Amino acid sequence: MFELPTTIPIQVNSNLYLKDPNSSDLGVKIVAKSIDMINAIGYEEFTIRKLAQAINSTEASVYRYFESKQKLLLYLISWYWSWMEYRLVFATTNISSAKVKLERAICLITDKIDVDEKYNYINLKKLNSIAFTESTKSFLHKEVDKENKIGAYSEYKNFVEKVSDLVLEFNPKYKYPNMLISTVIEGAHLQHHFTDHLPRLTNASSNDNHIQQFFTDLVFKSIITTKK
Amino acid sequence: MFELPTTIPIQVNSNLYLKDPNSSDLGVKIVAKSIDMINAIGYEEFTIRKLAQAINSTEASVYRYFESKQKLLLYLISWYWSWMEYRLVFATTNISSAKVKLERAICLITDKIDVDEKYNYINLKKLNSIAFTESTKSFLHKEVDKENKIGAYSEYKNFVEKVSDLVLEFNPKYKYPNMLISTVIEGAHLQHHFTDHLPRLTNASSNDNHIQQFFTDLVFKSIITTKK
DNA sequence: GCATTTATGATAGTATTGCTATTATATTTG
DNA sequence: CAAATATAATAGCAATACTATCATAAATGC
Repeated sequence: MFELPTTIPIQVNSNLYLKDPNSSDLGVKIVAKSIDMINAIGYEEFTIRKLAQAINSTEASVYRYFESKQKLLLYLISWYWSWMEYRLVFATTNISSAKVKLERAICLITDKIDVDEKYNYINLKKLNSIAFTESTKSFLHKEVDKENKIGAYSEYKNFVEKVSDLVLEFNPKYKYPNMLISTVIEGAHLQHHFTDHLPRLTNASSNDNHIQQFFTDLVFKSIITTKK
Repeated sequence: MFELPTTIPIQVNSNLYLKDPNSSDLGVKIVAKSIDMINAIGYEEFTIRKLAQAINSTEASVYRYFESKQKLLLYLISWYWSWMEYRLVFATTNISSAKVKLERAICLITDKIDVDEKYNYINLKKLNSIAFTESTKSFLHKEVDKENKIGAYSEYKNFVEKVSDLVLEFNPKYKYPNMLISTVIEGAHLQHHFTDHLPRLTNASSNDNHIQQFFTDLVFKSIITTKK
């Protein structure tokens, strides 16, 4: 894969934290360990108390960085999309073909990370896994409008917008670029989950790359210009 | 829409309840009121205590019907898919064209119910709304395998299978019918949510039927046989 | 019509959760 | 070396999911 220069920081909307976790050891531990734990036990079972114990700190200290468990999740997901946007730029610069750029974007979206790489202290494989299974929980609830107002989903929306632009570059007349890309993103996440747990809902297995093939096929067949 | 004979019961896997809610007044009240409440305040804010108070009963009594809040949700979602399968049969019987059958199935999947109709005591509009926003919560957690074992998702899988069969009837060589249909189902749910709350992720608005059009277009372009 | 089963209500309780408040103690900074 | 800041320690609160116990009402069988 790509070697990202780890000096360039991934930006996350500052409304999602009370105190920047990058600014201290404790902040770093909170983020790193929460990724470990959410990945291991899932968002529902994950608690701030368990997190605090795991890093030899206290609940009160964690709450000085993140005002709620939900905000911590939003922070992680936002970080993920910010990083994905970064990867997208790397995967598409200096490439002229709109088709190739879009193909690469779809791979980025649909492939699970299977190497245990890190970006600074962030375990990317685990964060990727969290994004796949927990990200819908960041917007499928009654607080979505309130959180949207403070910009909690901007990184996600920016990413969708950028890939949608690639769709329009390929076919400027296609009517539903954003729907298509958000469908591919959320669909790919779910298909991975189904492959692991509800295989009757898929036609993929964990040792092929049918999910990537399916969505690539889906996108290009949808946006290709056909003469009538 | 169709007039369904309300005498034919919708079957739900009996592992999802301790005591059949159809067998008593209290059971009926539990199910009817939980649909009202989950629709109104969302699954997270919904509690068994609030439900019990709303129907002038007690928590302990509710727990005699459903062993957990999660099982109650699974019951509602299963009921929904059982009902959807029923609607699918009605929408496709006596129709010979595979294309028309599939078109009708996609409408069934992608359209939100906007008439306040009931099936016995079940408010279908509200249940439909719950299925759209809460159903991923029934399988996106660490207990999914355990619940799958007791058949919690059979109605969902059966429905997907039936629509996938229509895909294969249209094009027997298409490789990913189940992935396509589960993607359309979950994708349509999300697109409706995005339309209402995160419109930058869509190209639809609440007063058009772009979601239906988008997914119909997506499906047929994906499965159409083209000569090379 | 009476005994017995069954369904519900009333009440209480447990462990855990998300989150807050207060105070003490380190550590950094000026 | 004083003052500001960050963290830990401890306690607590209201709410949650869920359980246990017992009393009472209603339905059922004979």
